[in-house]
Amino acid sequence: MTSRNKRPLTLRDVSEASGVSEMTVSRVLRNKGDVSAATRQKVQDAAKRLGYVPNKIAGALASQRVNLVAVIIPSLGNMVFPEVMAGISEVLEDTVLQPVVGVTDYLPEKEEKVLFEMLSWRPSGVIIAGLEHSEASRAMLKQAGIPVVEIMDVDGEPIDACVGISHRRAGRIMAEEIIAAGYKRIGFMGTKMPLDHRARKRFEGFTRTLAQSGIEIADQEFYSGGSALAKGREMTAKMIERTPDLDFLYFSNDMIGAGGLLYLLEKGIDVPGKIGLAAFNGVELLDGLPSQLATMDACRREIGVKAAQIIASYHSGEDTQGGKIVTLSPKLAFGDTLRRRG
Amino acid sequence: MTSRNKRPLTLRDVSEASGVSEMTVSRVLRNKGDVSAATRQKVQDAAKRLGYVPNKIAGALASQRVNLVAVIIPSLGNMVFPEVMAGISEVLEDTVLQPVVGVTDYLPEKEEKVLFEMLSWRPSGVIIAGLEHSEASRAMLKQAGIPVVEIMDVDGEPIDACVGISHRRAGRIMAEEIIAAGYKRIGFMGTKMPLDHRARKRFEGFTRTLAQSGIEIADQEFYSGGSALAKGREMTAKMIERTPDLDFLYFSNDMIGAGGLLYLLEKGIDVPGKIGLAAFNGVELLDGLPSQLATMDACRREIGVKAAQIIASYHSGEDTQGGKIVTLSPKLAFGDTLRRRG
DNA sequence: CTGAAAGCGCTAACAG
DNA sequence: CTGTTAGCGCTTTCAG
Repeated sequence: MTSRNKRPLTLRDVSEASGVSEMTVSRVLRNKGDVSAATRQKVQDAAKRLGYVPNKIAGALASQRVNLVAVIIPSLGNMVFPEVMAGISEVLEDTVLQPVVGVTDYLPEKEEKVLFEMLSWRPSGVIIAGLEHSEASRAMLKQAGIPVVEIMDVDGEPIDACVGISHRRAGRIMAEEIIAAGYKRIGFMGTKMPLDHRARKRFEGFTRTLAQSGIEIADQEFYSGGSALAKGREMTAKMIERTPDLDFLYFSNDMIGAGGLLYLLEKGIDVPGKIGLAAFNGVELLDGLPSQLATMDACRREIGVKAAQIIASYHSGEDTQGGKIVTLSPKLAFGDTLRRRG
Repeated sequence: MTSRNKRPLTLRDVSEASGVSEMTVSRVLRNKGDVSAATRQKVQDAAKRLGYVPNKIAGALASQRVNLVAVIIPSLGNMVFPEVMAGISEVLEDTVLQPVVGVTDYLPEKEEKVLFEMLSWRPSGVIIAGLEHSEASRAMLKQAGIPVVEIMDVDGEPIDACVGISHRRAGRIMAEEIIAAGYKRIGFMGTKMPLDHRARKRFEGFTRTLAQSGIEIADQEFYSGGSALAKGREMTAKMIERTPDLDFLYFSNDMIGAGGLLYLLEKGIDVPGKIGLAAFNGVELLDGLPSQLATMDACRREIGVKAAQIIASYHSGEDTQGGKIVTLSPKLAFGDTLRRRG
């Protein structure tokens, strides 16, 4: 086994091993300033031979520069945030910046704790999901003196910059299409997550728009935990038994929507003839289903890209003003489960 | 917007604001050493009022202690690593340690880079997926002087500690069951991923065992990119057309397996009568499918838990020896798609 | 219980 | 091109 408990090597060790001053060693290792090819070689050899790994802690303290970007998200479990992460990584890979992820589990207290921990490492920027944060969290973010990009949602007051979609509008658009297609008896299924503000806003936009056409949600059901696919299946079964005259089901996420779709298909129920379906998110998974679920793309990757670009451009000295708000437009995919308007 | 470009507060600011020495402020903020209730209060008030966030960089440099655990995994995209992460977080949450994730995309060069970056922050431990690493990576890990736990796999030579399952054995067990159930014409589908060593080992264990019974893979197909569910569907369609006498399909992961299952069900093909199916991983998703795919659980959460426990117990002073190897046993679930032996 | 001094390992800013 | 001198903001250690 490896011997735990060894003193890590320092610049000084490399300096002694190569017979070059610490300062010059530092220059070589950072590719900073002019160093003769000969010394450069000596230093690199020594560093490699010893297996020297620079101490970023000391470096960061001395230079007052930390090339880390804090990314704070509610969960890694549902495929939406990994896609945002992919967008972030993609753009940060071309810079010196590195993302560091913190997970909040949709808990404000945990968000506060994670944020505090991350800020105490003095990152160069923060990308954080949502616009709803505790007072303490907002205060920390304001105090931090670094660019802050709130992502996913634009319905609210950003602290600094903001990239996302309007979930209220997403809910509204979906409702409009459903109404336009002539559906009238609509059931809703979603998560039992009072703290998922984006799901809540979609629901609000949805119900409000229905109400304007005099339609009210005919039935609804909420779940928590477990396999979303299985839950979608169960909830759908329960709901169409309880309220047999439903002609449309709106799901708050694609996974439960897929479960519902599979169930209806299995029962031989005519979709979208007898009953229409729609969900939200546009997860890639859906491509493999027997029929295409209507859904709305939340622009996840793009959100990650834009957010990272804001941080990167600030870091590189451009865009010193901040406060930018980027509103993306989710795209509606009718798929096979939502009739076109008319 | 928030004013970017502010000097962050220091201990000294809190010290001045509270009229207490820096040292005592530090003691209060870390809950270390005895401080009178009165001064404690003064300090806490000042810190809160100013919105002071301690600088961990300086703290870590001074104390030579960093409560970070580097977790290095190939990808966040397939649900297996988020589950490992959940296990890790669960146990680290009861300690002062914090996980920090790095993603390698199954690329050895990227692994090397990520590892170097993370080690340069001098973490208290490393949890890294797989037993295959570049020479440079192995050297760094050995030099680091901290506990290293390689996870997921136990077929190989660990650097230090190791927690996982034997993928060769997993492949063998599956092959044995398939043979015992009387299947003879077996097709294989998997990822086109020469660098996914665990998938490769399962395949090796699988084919080797079949060979011992004089059976050879009758057809095989590999994919990369795209929606795994859709790919499973496509590959299955293609394969049963190309090799119509297949009586079993073994998929290297559950997502493509689910795609295959949905396809066969849709075509009205008798599963497992005419054709049996099995996959690998036991993702929760499968619960919602119309019929249960035979699969093998990779003990992901448990792997995360055990790995984190090893790091934590070393950090807290117990278990100073290292080199522990924990072999977990994957559980076979027959589901509805694999006949029992006999 | 509280404070003063001395670094942690590195880099900015100057000198040569 | 190379070296020297001061810290970065905190904690350790040792005195009160």
